[in-house]
Amino acid sequence: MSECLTEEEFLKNYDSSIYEKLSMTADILIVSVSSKDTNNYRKTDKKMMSILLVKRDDYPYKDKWCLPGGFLDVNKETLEECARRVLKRETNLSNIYLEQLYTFDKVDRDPRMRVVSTSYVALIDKEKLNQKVVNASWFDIIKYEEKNNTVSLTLSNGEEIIDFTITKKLREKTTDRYDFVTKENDSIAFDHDQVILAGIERIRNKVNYTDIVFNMMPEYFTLGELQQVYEVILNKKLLDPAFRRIIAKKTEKTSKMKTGEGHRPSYLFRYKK
Amino acid sequence: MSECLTEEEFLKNYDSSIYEKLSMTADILIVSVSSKDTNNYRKTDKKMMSILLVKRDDYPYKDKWCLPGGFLDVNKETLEECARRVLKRETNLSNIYLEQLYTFDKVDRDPRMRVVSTSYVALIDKEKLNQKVVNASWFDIIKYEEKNNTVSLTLSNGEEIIDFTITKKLREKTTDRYDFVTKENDSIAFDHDQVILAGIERIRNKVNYTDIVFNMMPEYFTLGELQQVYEVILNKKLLDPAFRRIIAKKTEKTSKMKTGEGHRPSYLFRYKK
DNA sequence: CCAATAGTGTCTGTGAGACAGTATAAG
DNA sequence: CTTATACTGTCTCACAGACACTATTGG
Repeated sequence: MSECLTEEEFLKNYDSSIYEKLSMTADILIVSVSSKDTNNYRKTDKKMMSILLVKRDDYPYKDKWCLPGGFLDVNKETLEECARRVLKRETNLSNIYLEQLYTFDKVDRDPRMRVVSTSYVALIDKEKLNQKVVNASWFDIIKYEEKNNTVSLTLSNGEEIIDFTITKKLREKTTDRYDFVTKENDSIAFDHDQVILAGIERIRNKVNYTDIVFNMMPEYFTLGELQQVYEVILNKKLLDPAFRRIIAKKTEKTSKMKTGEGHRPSYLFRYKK
Repeated sequence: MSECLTEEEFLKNYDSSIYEKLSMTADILIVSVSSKDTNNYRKTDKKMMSILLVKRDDYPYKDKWCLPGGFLDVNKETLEECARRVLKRETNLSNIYLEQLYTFDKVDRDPRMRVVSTSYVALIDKEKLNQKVVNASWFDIIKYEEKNNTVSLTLSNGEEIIDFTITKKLREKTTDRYDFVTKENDSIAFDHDQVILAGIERIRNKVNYTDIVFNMMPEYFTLGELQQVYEVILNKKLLDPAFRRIIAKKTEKTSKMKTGEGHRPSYLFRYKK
């Protein structure tokens, strides 16, 4: 290219077709917390993380489940705007917590053509859903097990059960970074099983040093409920006094109470920035 | 699309041109630590973070500095492979710590056409450089100042000084996430000023709960040197006893010593996984 | 009364922050 | 002897982990 063009001339003559091109998608892991009734009037509902999956009705991966997503409109929108557009379409929600997760780009991840996908994590409070999701289904994470760097996940939407297993392969030169390698996966399309795992790990890592949980909580909640959400994200039991000490700074007690649960009522709290 | 095709037929007939396409690049923030001699035989060298920048010799952003990067070869490589190819070209190094940072995708970030860039952070030990970098220059971070969510950075390669200022705009719905907005930047091309800041923040956040520093250290080092690297990354002084307590688990003392520094010699240590 | 959760008091151990002190090389 | 860094001892304070205890509801 000539050195003596002005910038304006240069841009006018620029032929953008000299570089090979590809398509991009934004895929969203929409995460929420759901409750399952225990058949005991005294016991509180069991809480689980749940994610929204869409059933594919076309090749490739026909009839498999995948994350909601869409192709990037190259001339108009950013990937985040694309993700918000999909979020609006699937849940009719806007103004939602959304964070970029990771860009997945294996050459053959989509058999049609080269597609690079930037994934996002959205956190929502399911109670805010003002419509039934169309053509999609909420899956609860009913099992999450990790041993020897191998993670097994089991999801259920009440009718269907989905299982997959991913091995975390340690990277050279580090002691704390992994590549994901899918070991078993019959039901999830593309590499979305890996996106799901990456998203869960992201949430788990951030839950202790940020306030992201409150994006999954209603305005008023009991400390017991909040603790359950932490426990389900961290996949372990917490001790009451320790939890209350830590959370005290982030919450404020209201005068409202939650009653009728078959045991001592509890105060409702609210998020305090 | 017809429902009665087999998957094979579907893929054969698939016309990938129905989606608009774009180009992608991988840009790398190559980070290292450099030492500057103090004019005092007793005092130890001053350590600084330094990054590798390339001078653009074409439009757009002619004569401005930018991160090493390259267009993705759509048919062959992943973004990380692309990044490693660039890394090899610029530094002749392979087998380097490399981690995906963030995907930058503002619609007008490249005036030629829509280009989405996935950025990577590479950490290297400058002593391992076996060749002079071509067409590129190491810039030391000689000033890093943050107040009121505004970060000012000053870089220098010995001849040229680069300044830029970025405001971190708090996101709705969170207390801990920011969008970067460039306030002043005359010398860095594209949005690479924001990539640099995001990279530095990533390293700073990870340095306390991972072992990434050792990627920037030679095999043998004194605890004083190691502490200086932590201090320069965290941009604050650390207390000796506390630092040594924490680092003890990650290092092992060797019988070697570093002498001739005008003061008490120190043992050389080595990374212990 | 029972079962279940709500909520608090307090002991203990760990570990970071802080400061003071000793050790040892080069010039 | 001075200067600068190397390295250690120890006190304090904050805070997480652990356990025990009291409170209060619906049935």
